[in-house]
Amino acid sequence: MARSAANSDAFNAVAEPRRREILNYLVMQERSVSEIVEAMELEQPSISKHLKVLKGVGLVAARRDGRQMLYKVNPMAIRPLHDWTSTFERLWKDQLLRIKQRAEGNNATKE
Amino acid sequence: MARSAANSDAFNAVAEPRRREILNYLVMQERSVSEIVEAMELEQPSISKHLKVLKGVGLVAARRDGRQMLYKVNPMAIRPLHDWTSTFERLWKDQLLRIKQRAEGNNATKE
DNA sequence: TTGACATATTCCTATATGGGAATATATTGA
DNA sequence: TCAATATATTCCCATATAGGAATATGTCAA
Repeated sequence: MARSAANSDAFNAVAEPRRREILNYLVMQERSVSEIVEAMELEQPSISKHLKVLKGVGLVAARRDGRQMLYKVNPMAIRPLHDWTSTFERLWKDQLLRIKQRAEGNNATKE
Repeated sequence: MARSAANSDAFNAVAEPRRREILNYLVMQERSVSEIVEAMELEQPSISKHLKVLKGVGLVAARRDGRQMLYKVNPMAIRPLHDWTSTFERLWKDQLLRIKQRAEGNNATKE
């Protein structure tokens, strides 16, 4: 079996670095395809293909404005990723706390 | 060019659903490979391969205990994912707020 | 040393890319 | 209708899987 398709879910879609770059760029505001092409060093067809994947999983929304297509982030689609990573938040906070406590202990007792 | 390797970074590693399942399972506590195999419906070699990828990007750590290998999550490695998704948090909160305000507006003015 | 248990690795194959090149489609203005 | 602009799609290929099967490696107990 091959890897799951990039357009199967948001996790797969954002695995591709260029697609994360596009999302980062769209955080600021809605942009046309040509603006995205200019901002990134990548051919227009590649950008369009990445946008198709992002749209396929709902990470961006598009609307036509004359000859242009304007894309914007759909932030809600990122929440599942955020929520999933948050389930580990307690763990890394505990880990940081232990590291800090150990450091303080070392200073005090020179153990 | 093909897709970037699964062991290139945490984003690619967690794109695979089975690997997320493994991480979810390891949130509770450290586990041996056979425990993971039992918990998931997947052959042992596949589990070992997934664990290798996860270890490769630092998402899990392993230690030997007799014949067993015990794996645990390294939560710090998930922080980059969390941080990246957090950059969109303001956006979806604004979006939720607008939705809420619109709903309230409708109730009040029946617009 | 040997047998058994626990994991890891190798080999194989179907599948899904991601980007470049070429081409198709959509929309506007004359 | 036609040319020009803006995007999208198709074709092609090198690459990287993910899982199954078979096998290798590591560790302990007798």
